[in-house]
Amino acid sequence: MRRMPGTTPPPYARVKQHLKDGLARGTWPPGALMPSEAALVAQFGVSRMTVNRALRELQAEGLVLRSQGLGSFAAPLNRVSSTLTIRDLHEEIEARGQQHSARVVLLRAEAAPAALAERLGLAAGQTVFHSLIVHACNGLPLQCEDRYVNPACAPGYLDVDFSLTTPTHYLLKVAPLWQAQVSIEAAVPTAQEAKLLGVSRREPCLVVVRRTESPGVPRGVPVTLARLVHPGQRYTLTGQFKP
Amino acid sequence: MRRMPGTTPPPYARVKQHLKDGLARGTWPPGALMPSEAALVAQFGVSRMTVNRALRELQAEGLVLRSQGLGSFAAPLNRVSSTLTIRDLHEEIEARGQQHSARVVLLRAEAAPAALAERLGLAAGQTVFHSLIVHACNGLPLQCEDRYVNPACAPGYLDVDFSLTTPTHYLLKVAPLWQAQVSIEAAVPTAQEAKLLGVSRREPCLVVVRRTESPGVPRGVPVTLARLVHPGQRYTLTGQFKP
DNA sequence: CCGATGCACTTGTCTAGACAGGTCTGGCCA
DNA sequence: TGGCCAGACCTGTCTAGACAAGTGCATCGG
Repeated sequence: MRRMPGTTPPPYARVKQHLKDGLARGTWPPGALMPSEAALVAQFGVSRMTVNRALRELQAEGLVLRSQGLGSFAAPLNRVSSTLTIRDLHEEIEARGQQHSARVVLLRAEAAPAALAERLGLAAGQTVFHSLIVHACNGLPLQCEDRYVNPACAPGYLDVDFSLTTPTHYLLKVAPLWQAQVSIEAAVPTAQEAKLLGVSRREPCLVVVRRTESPGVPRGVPVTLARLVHPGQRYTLTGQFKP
Repeated sequence: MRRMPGTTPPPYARVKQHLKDGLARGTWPPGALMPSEAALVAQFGVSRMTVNRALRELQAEGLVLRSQGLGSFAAPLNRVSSTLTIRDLHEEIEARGQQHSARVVLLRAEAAPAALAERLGLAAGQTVFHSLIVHACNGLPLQCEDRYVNPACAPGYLDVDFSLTTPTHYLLKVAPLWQAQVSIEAAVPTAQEAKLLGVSRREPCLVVVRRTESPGVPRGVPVTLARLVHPGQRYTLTGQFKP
């Protein structure tokens, strides 16, 4: 098993790469039956666990479908999908070595109007925490973050200095993230948002709505509801997809 | 190893769940050292391979960082990210049991203007294939797909009936997908797009630009360049994130 | 005092064999 | 002919032990 650094990859990786290559080259078109573990064991002269690991990882990556008693199949419909990662704006800016700044426009407790209370799983009129923060990169406003927080989940929310940390970070520390839903749409900003971002009311904006649930609260009840508005001309979400 | 259906999960899954629970509960705060494989072997009375699989999968899911000689650590909370899957519109509509229809507005070979030629890795003035298709769901236009294709990669592109299949599907069959880049922004449609989609020129739209590379062409040279325009009020991208 | 060395502990990987249980096929028997 | 059953073949999972190699600490020798 001795391997010089940077020369031979470990056996399971060689098997995996061999299968990956075949899939990319069309040796096994989508839906086709691929070699069985036993066949690969014979072909590569390794043990079954090694081959199994290669196949299991390919399955986890969505390239292969396996089913007991039948065999392994090349995944059909080569996944006409891309995955896009939405990162925290603060991180994204810092990662590029730029200057992130946040202006806290509003941070207070409010009585929740009926519609909002329902979405947060509270009774109408109960208090919710509300923050409105404008994030800027090198002084240029990039995001308007309008957020409602369930006070039961983050009692100290109002005392945090959000020019130093972001609500996302704080909430993650307080309530371990369990599940989040995201939706993205294009819309025009509200009058207030337009003003805060310094754009025209007609400027198309990317609106990301994020709804986060946590194990501390009942299923389906979000910890926080955030509306992130980005000026369309200044901000673009990007993603990559590799087979 | 006998297990009644739906009762006891396999050992590796029990170990994995135990660690996952601890991470969610804060037993090992971000960055903390987690139990070693040997410790888990002793605790659960299973073999090391079993524990190793649990930890390896947690690492693949980004919940755990492992390093040889040091140990396994709870992942720092960096992952403030959601993944979003962008599916083919045709699939998405059919999956919901609705009616997909496509109108081919344009399908022809053109001489590439300099800017486009460069982005496709061709010489200025070389022919490219150009298609413009409006996709509708139950008769309502949802997407305007403006696409340029490198003719070398898909010689038969002009002969395909795109009211029956989508360019994405056809291209995937012809050239196995290797890598794709996606960007999403908000913008107003062009005059033509507005007309085709039946919306106002001021309607904010979600614009997805997808750039696909394939092994058949040199690295960095795309097979196809697509601009997908969705009316903001009618179409929303959604995604989920689970730890 | 300082550097080198060895040891303990950790993860990374592989092996050979085993049993469980799903799926399909062909042959046997009524 | 029709139904049933035994194998063949597949993946799913586990075991016990092994060697490799990275890390950090304690100890020993100069």
